[in-house]
Amino acid sequence: MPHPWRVDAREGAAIQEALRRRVRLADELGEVRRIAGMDVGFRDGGATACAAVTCLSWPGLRLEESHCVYRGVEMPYIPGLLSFRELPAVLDALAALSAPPELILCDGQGIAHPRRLGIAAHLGVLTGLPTIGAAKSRLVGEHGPVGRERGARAPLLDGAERLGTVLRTRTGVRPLYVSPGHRLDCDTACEWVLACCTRYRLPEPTHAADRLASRGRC
DNA sequence: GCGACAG
DNA sequence: ATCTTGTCGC
Repeated sequence: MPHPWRVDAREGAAIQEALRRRVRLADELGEVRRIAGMDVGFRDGGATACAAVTCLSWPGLRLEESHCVYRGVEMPYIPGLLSFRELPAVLDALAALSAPPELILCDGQGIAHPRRLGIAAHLGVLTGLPTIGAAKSRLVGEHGPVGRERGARAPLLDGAERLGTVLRTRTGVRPLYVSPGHRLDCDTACEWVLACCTRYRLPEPTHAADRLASRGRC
């Protein structure tokens, strides 16, 4: 069932508490042929959102399709409620794809969230598709040091609970905060992100969407 | 009350 | 996220 997108902190948290029960963290990936990436940029001083969705082949990571959708922004940015601000436009862009992807890489957290429903988990539950969260910075969780080389990692923890992995995707760059969104586990999420990071700090699908949503032509 | 806080 | 040129480094 759909839910409102314009919410205050209390209502947003209540919706997240209800949706988190639908998140599945067991590996359910079938054959992966296309991996989607998504990101949202803002224009007009934050009044308009531009959601970009890309679809790349697997293996090969060749760009096969991309879509951009503009939409008026209805929610301010509130830590913990990012998905309410960005998903409406992302869902529209995703609907424009010629076929659903087998996996979606998101710019933000998966379950590494106060209520375990970051934007990737939220998107996974709403679409039913496998999703992964790959964020550029931390929202919640603690971790030890991460080696400087590509592939080095440290578990992201909240006490004894495993939330994801802090992963160095390129030697010398700041690590990414990787966590499962829906239908896969922490280790599988980490492997897919690393496999998709061939040229940049961000996975290729996300990087391509990032370009379109910010300075690209949509 | 104070600090933290995805994009 | 966004406002913004040049600059340090591999």
